[in-house]
Amino acid sequence: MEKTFEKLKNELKNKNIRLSHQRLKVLEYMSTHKTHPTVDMIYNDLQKEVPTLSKTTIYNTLDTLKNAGLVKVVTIEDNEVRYDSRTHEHGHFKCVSCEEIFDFDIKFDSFATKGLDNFKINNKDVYFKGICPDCSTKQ
Amino acid sequence: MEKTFEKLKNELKNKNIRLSHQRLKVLEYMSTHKTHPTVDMIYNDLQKEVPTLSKTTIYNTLDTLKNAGLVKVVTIEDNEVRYDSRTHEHGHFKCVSCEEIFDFDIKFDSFATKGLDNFKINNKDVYFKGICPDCSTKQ
DNA sequence: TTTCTAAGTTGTAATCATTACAAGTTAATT
DNA sequence: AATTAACTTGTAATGATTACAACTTAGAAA
Ligand SMILES: [Mn+2]
Ligand SMILES: [Mn+2]
Ligand SMILES: [Zn+2]
Ligand SMILES: [Zn+2]
Repeated sequence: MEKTFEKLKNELKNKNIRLSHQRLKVLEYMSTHKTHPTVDMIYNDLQKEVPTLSKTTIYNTLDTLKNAGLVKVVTIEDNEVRYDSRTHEHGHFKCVSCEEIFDFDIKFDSFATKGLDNFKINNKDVYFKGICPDCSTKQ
Repeated sequence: MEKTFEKLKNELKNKNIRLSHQRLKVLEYMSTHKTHPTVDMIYNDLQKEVPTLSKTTIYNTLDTLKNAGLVKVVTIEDNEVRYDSRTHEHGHFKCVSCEEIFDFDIKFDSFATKGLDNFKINNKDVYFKGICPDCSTKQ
C-alpha cells in the first residue's frame, strides 16, 4: 500500500525537516504523480499553483527528500534524471517507443549473483528497456 | 572469454565502420581498461599518446561503438556516464567508499518479475551500491 | 501573540557535460 | 595517384545542475 501524503508529512516532521510550503507542495506532487517526473516536469506543473516557486528549490527539496529516504532517483537514461516517491524495492521498465516508465515487482532475493560474497549491498536498481504492450499492438 | 582488440577491430570492419586512427585508439583503450571509464578519463589518458585528439571525437566514437554494440553505457550514478566494453549481460556494483565499479555475474533468467507479461525486453541493467570487501575490512 | 533566528527560498551567475557546426583531414575505393 | 564521403578538430552553443548572497519564513521561546 502507498504512503499517503499525511504519512509522508509526518515522516518529515519526525526527521526534523521543516514543513515549508514549497517542500509540502513538492512532496504532495510526488505522492500523487507516480510517473517518475523530471525536475522540469515538477517545476512546470507546480509553477501554475505557486508562481514564485524557484527551480533551485525543486532541486534542493528533492535532494532533501532523497536524503530523508522519501524519494529515490531513477537513472535509467544517461541524459535525464527522474524521481520516484515509491521507495520500496521495485524494478523499472522504460518503453523506448512511448518513453513511459513502468514499475514492476521483482523478487530481489531470487537474484542468483556470483562474485558478490562479502560485498555489503545497500541499494539495488533494476532497469529494463524495450517495448510496452500498448506500443507492441500499435506496432 | 573476453573479446580481443583484433576481434573488435574485425567487428567494426564487418559493420563498415571506418578504422580511423582515433577510433582504433579508443577501442583499444576500452578493450584494455575494464574500469568503466568516463569520457574524461579516456581523454586524459589517450591525449598523452595522441596529443591532437579531441574530446568531441571521444564522444562521437563512443556513440558509434555504442550503436555498433561494442560498448555499453553504465548509468549507475546520476552525475556521471561510464562506458563498458564488456557487452555480455552482467551486473554492476559500485562501492560508495572507494568509488570502484565491480562486475558481477547474474542469471537474468532467475529474475522473478511480476507485471511484465507482454513487455518486449531488449535491455537489462542491474546496478547495486554498497561497500566492497576491501573497504569493509578497512572499515 | 510577538519576537527571534536558524533554516529555507529565490534569482542570478557560474560551472560542467554534452552537442552543433564549419573548416580542414583522411580512409579506402577506383 | 586521384577522388570523395566520412571523420576529426576547435570553438561556440546548449542545457542541466550548483553556488551564492539577499530576502523570507517556520517554528521555538518568551
Ligand atoms: Mn518506480
Ligand atoms: Mn561492466
Ligand atoms: Zn510504449
Ligand atoms: Zn571500496
